[in-house]
Order: sequence, then C-alpha cells, then structure tokens
Amino acid sequence: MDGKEVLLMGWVRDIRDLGGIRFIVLQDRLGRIQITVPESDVDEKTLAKSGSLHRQDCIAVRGTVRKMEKAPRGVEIVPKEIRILGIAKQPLPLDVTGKTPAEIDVRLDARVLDLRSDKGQAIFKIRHTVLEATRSFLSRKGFLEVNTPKIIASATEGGAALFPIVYFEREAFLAQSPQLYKEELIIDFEKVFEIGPAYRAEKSHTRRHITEFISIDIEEAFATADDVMKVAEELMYHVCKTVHEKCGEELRVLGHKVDLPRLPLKRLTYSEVIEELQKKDVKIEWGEDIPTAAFRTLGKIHPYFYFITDWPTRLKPFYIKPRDDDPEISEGFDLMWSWIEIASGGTRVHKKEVLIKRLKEQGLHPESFKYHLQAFDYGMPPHAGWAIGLERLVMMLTGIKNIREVVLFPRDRFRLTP
RNA sequence: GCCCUGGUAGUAUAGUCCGGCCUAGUAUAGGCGGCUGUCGCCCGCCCGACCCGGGUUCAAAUCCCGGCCAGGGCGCCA
Repeated sequence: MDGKEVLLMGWVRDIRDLGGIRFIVLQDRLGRIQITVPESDVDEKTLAKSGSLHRQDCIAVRGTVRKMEKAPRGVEIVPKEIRILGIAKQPLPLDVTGKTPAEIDVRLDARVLDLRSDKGQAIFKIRHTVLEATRSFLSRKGFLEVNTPKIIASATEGGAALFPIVYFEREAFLAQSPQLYKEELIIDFEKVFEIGPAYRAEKSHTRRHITEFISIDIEEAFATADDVMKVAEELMYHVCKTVHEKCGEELRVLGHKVDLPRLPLKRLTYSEVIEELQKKDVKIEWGEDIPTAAFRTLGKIHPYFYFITDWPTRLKPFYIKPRDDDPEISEGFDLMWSWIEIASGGTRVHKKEVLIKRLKEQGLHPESFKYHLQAFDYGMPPHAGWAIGLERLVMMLTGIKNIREVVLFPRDRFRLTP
C-alpha cells in the first residue's frame, strides 16, 4: 500500500497540532487511521483546511499512504485534498474518546454522538452478533421467523400493564408479548420464532427495566418444557460461542470475558431454591414469589446460567400447564443468569376446556379470548415455548450494568426522547 | 405507588456536614498564540457554572420550606 493514493471518509476523532506537523485521527465504522499533515509537505490549501478541523467533523481525505513506523498502525496518510462534509458544533456535549466521563443521562441526551465511542461501537456490534447468531441457530433448527401485531385490541392477558393508544375512534394497546399469536401459529407452522418489540407500562425504575424491549420468542408444537429448555440452553451456548469467537476485539474494549456455559445447565426446582435460600436465612413460604433480594442471594450461589423449574402454578400465567400428577406445580421454568431472569417459558395448556378453567381461575374472562380460543378448535397440538429478553442477554455478554446502555434509544418511565 | 441520594462552566469534579477565608478551585473540552513525530503531546493566555422560587441571617453554593429535574433501590414485572 505504500505510496498508493486513497480516498477515506470518516469522522475526526482527535487532533494533535505540534506546529510544523499536525496529526488528525480519522475514525470510521471499521477503525482509525492517522492523517499526518507536515507543513513542508502539503499544499497551502490543504494545510489551511486541516487547521480548520474540529473533533467529530465529518471529512473526506484524498491522500497518499505512507509506511511509517512512528505512526500508530505503522502507516499514515499524507493528504492531498481535504473536504469537510459535515461540521460538528463546538464544544461537544460529551467527550467521545471517554477521557472525560459523562453521566448516562447526558450520554442518552446526545445519544448519536455517544454511540461513536469505542464502547458504544462494541456494544452494538455484539448486539448485532447475538441477533445474527440467534436467527441462524433457530432457522437451522427449523423454526420459521414470524411477525405478529404490536397493536392489539384488548388488555386481556392480565399481569403487566399495557400502554393504551388511540386507534382511530377506538382504544387499542401496545402488545406486551406475542404469546397468544405465537401459540396460535404453531397449528400452521409447528415451530415459530419472533424477534420483536414488547411494551410494558410498569413503573419500574431500575437498571434492568425499560418500557420497550426486544423479546426473542419461540413456540414449538409436539414439545414439552424439557424440549424447549434444551433449545434455550443450546442457543445460549451457541450465542456465547459466536460472540466469544467473533467479538474478541469488542470484548477487549469492554474489558469483559464471555465464558462458554457447560451443558446441560443446572436445573433447580422452585422447592430446591426455597431450601437453598432457607440455608442462607432467607425465608420464603412455598407458593410465595421470590423477591429481588432473595434472587440476589441466589445469584451468589449460582453465578452463571441455571434454570428454575416446577414453579407453583399460581405464580405462573394461565397458559402455563399444571403438572398432571400435581396441579399445584406447573411445567413453567425460568432461565436465570446469576440473579437476573433472562427467559421464562414452559409447557402450554393445549386443551381448550383446561385453558378456559385456568382463565377463570385467574379472574380473566374467556369471552375476551374468543379469537385465541378459536385456535384451539382446529387441532391444537401439545406445545411449549419461551421468551428471552434480548437486552438482558446482551448485558450479560457485554458486562454492561445498565440496560439502557445496550439499547440505541431506550425508553423508560421517564425517558421518551431522543 | 413507596424509599434513598443528588443537582456547581459543554463535560467531570472540589467546596455543602460545621454559613464569612469563594472575587467559587481543578481537570478536560472550546477560543487565541507558540512548538516538525504526536499517539491522554506539551507550554502560555482567554472564555465559561452554584437547577428554580420563597424563607432565616449582618452575611447563603452552604441552613430551612416548596417545586422541577436526574440517578438508584423496592414493589410491580404475561
């Protein structure tokens, strides 16, 4: 490449002006290169242009590649022409090089600039890799990718609060989950998956909650909880392995390591968890939900992936199947990572009369599930599935402690912009 | 919904407990000047801030009250 003329486009990351010589660090999506401007070796117009640049200006540089041991990558570009394509208003709201830190709130307000940082670039390359690995894994397993409506007619599912929206002259809601649709679709396609947004109008204010997140959902016909747990753990292994192999540089930037899980993952029953917590002086009555503090304790005992199975039926939604030998216990499970729940799923109820009974037990009205129940009239097979929170998985893979950092433009209780 | 913490230049911080020494310090960014091998370049000069409103006091960034905003936690989270 030495002596070759090249045309580069990118953003000015840093300028070091030594008087007779000026160094401009140019950054694009692939990396950085040093533009060296020696006073004695560059025409006047280009020299003047190089002197008028600011950090984060978008520029095009036509110049000559020069082999140079003293340059950061062993090569540098001596410009023949510099064109300013877009200027950056000074002073910038934050320091993209990360030398002067900025708080999360400041960073999110200037998100497009913030994302130019090494950390931002690394996080979203890893996120892309997770999505790519997930799609190829599930496709290879025979799952069909589907998209279900995010605008829904009624708030029938219970549980988490939905966001109401104005839909012409009616009220509608943003979907909190593709649960009902994906179950219906297995009577046509047997194995489906969806990667799409889910909305929760919860007033949670923590580092692991947002109101709009991406849910990775699967549903599989002729399958049980055990079958889909295998799919989940194999997917976790595949994703960790892919990120480990493809994102070495990104992980280095983040100072994070991804360990490959050993399969099969630990499977603890709800009762075993209660017992383990008892030993740590955390008392939970059988049938009670496990509070956050208890999960934190549990996460110390089990620092990586594990399943919690055999949850009390009353703690699970209506579509989770109670066990045939003990209806107090369900075939629902959660996939945990340390103290954080990253997935939940289970065998589903596939008999219409049982489903109607379960709906009533949970105080819901079967008549508002008319279209969902209709699917059970046309040969509903036994089935199972799960949903993984993409962002929580990405947090685990990047070591990022705040979920909003792994979302481009996060939405939470208080943030609706940018 | 509840609880805790905080709001000082573009950014990040010191000062707040215990009012006066604050004409508000420092770093970085920005502007100007100098410097031909930097890579967190260096050196000099300059610009730039006490969230808002009320109160206490001779005196408020500092204490009190209200508001707004933010961070975190709990609850909630099919």
